[in-house]
This record gives sequence, structure tokens and C-alpha cells, in this order.
Amino acid sequence: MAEEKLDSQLRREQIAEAALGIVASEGLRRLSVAGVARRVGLVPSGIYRHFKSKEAMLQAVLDLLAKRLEANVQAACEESPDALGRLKGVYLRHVRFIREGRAIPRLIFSDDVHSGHPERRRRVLRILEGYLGQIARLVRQGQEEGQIRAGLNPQTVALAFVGMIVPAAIYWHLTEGGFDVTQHAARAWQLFLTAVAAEKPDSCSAQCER
Amino acid sequence: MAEEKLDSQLRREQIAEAALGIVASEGLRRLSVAGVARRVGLVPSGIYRHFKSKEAMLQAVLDLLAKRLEANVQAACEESPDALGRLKGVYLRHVRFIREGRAIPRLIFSDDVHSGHPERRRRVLRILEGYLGQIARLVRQGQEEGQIRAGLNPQTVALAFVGMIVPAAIYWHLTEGGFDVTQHAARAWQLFLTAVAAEKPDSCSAQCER
DNA sequence: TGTACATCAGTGAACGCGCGTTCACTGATGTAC
DNA sequence: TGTACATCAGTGAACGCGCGTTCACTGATGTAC
Repeated sequence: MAEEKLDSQLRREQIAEAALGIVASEGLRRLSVAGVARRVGLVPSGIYRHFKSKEAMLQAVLDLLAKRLEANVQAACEESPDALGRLKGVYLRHVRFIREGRAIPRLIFSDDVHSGHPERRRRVLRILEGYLGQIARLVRQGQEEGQIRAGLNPQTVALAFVGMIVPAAIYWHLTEGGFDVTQHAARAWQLFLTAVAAEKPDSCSAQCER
Repeated sequence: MAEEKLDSQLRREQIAEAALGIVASEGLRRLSVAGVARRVGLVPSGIYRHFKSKEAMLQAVLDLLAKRLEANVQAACEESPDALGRLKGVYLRHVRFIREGRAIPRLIFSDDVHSGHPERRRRVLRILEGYLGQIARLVRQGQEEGQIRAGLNPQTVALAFVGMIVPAAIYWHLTEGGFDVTQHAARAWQLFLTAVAAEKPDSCSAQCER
């Protein structure tokens, strides 16, 4: 079945990516060792050469997702120097992520993941906290630079930021694409700006034109 | 095992409520026919006198949740005459709901539910659309009464409204209570008001005091 | 009021499927001499 | 350069557990006569 023997580390990455792909397109519920094996051209038991259990494989998947989220933030920061620009960059990337697959809502925001091993829950929590933390850091940067209202709690803003897209993503998924996420994202971003941006005469009038 | 024979309809309700309780406290993943049977004092096969399958039971659970969500909106509307007051009422009830159990994120916003029968997905969609629709209706009411900015898209606001609490609920769950949802809810509500409330001099200054 | 009968909620044993996991094996690859 | 050996990724059969579901049954309840 296997075309060739592959170096262990390469295989591990290949397996984790295949598993992430399955979760993104079919959901955690449908993630099976056999399914992953099929995708990488192995027999089910072959997976166990590289991971000691399905759970261990899932943790590699979580690591992969965490790395991608981090890369998103990184890229957005390199693209723009100011906080609101960076936040918008993260936001747009997050939206794109969601259109490409539902890995985030399915792995981070799905209760499904949480009701497994406690170790798994802790790992998901760390990923979510890392992401929220990076967003909160950008919010703080914005407050120091005067772009974002000083009185706001960064963590609250970070959660609202995530909330601006998570339910929309789920809704989009439920309607099977019969809902314009991109348009929603643009409008939601305006709403977000109105809520957090420091008040300026011009920005105030800009807010009101939809 | 059963203490007594129960009227069919009573049993159906009792079973649906027991199942909802399990989902709220342990998650959909752990919902089993045997578990539900144990809760109502029956033997697993006894469930099949009242539901033709586990899936049929789940649909009764969804109906129950829909009824409760509707009751929440109803109660909030009776409590307050104006749109923002009503929205706040719905919001507070939603938060309380979440503190009592995680049925909503677990049944409406969990990808887990969606990757079952297509019929199930459609039903969840109807419930979510119903809820969003009622919130959007309140937003429209607020726009007509001048409390909410006229340019905003009601659906966008409704999704943002839901987004103000869903990720927080999940985060709260992940930390196992080590996160103050109530405090977050209060702050998020202020953020929401800033974003959607029609501009008035006094409300504007109120926004700035955190 | 009492007796015979129908109805139907509840029981318990058994089945079967999906799926994670184990284990003895095979055979390709790379290394030592 | 060629041969013997160790390593280890990949195989395939089998196991076992959880769990939804079926089915022939039991016995309590309510009704008809």
C-alpha cells in the first residue's frame, strides 16, 4: 500500500496535516485512524509506528493549528505597523482561514474537543489563551498609540474580536455557504471599529455611513 | 427498574429533559441511550418505546432547547418595552443560561451536532435562524425608535450580539470557571452599546467611563 | 361488583457494526566489515 | 565492491470494547361485558 518508506519525522508531519485536513473538512467526529491512514497511503496500524495513540496524533494536530494561528498574527504584524491595521490583518486572515476549512471552530471552539482527555482540554486552552493574548497585546499597543479607547479591557476586546467571526463562521457552515461571510466580515469590522476606536471627528462620521 | 409505568407523553418529555441535562453537563459526545435510560430509571431498550431511534430523541431535545430560547426572548420582551432594554434582557438570560449548563454552545454552536444527519443540521439551522431573527427584529424595533443607529444591518448586529457571549462561554468552560463571565458580559455589553447605540451626548460620555 | 381480555410500557438477552489498538511478520534501507 | 546484519517503516489478521438497536417476553393498567 505504501509507495515508499518515509523518514519518521516527515511521516509525522504528513499524518498530522492529513488529520487536520479531515477535521477541517469533515469534523472531529469523523476523524478516524483508518481515515487518516487512507489519506497518507498507509494501513491503519501503520499510524502506530508514528504515534502511540489517536490522542497523541490529535495533539500533533493541535500543535499544527497553533503554529498556523501564530503565523497568521506574525504575517499581519509584518504587513502593517499600526495596531488597528494589524488587527484587521489578523481578522481578514482568520476569515480566510474559515473559508478554507473549519479547523478553528472545530478544534478550538468545539465542545467536542473539550470533552476528551483533560490533557487535551488544557492544550486547547493554551492555544486559545495564546491567540487571545496576542490580540490583547495588539489592543494594548493600539491604546498606547491612541488608536483604541484607553478605558477598554484588552481581554474583553480580544474576546469580542473573536466573537465577531466565530458565530458567523458556524452560521455560514450551517447554511452550507448560503450566507455571505465576506460581506458580514466587512460590516462586523465596521461595528468593531465603532466600538473600540478612539473618538475622532472624521472617524465618527465615517462610522455612520453604514 | 422502573418505579411505575408512565404515560407516553410524560415519558417523552422526561426523556428529552434528561437528555438535554446530559448534553448540558457532559456534552453531546457523552450522550448515550444507556445514560439517558439510567437517568429516567429505565433499561436502555425501554427508550425505544418512546423514540424510534437515538436521532429522534435528539430532535426532541432540540425542540426543547428551541422552546426555552423562545421563552427567554418572550420574557425579556414582557419585562421591558424598549428595544435596548429587551436586548439586554435577552443577553442577561443568555448569560445565565450558559452558567447553568452549556446546552446552547453544545447544541447550537457545536460542529458536533452539524455533522450528523442532514435533517439534524437543518433543524439546528432553523433554531439558530429563529433566534437570530428575533434579535434582528428587536434591532429593527430599536432603529425605528431611534435607539439604535439606522445604518446598521440588523443581521450583522444580531450575529455580533451572539458573538458577544459565545466565545466567552466556551472560554469560561475551558478554564473550568476560572474566568469571570458575568464581569465579561457587563463589559461586552458596554462595548456592544457603544457600537450600536444611536449617538447621544450623555450616552457618549457614559461609554467612556470603561 | 367481578371476571376476561386487550393494550402497551418496561425487561433482558443478544446481535452487529465501527473503530482503536496489538502483535508477530516482512522486506526495504543503510551500515559494518 | 560485495556480503552479512541490524534497524525499522509498513502489513494484515485479530481482539475487544462501546453502543445503538431488535425482539420475544412479562406484567400492570384500563376497558368491555
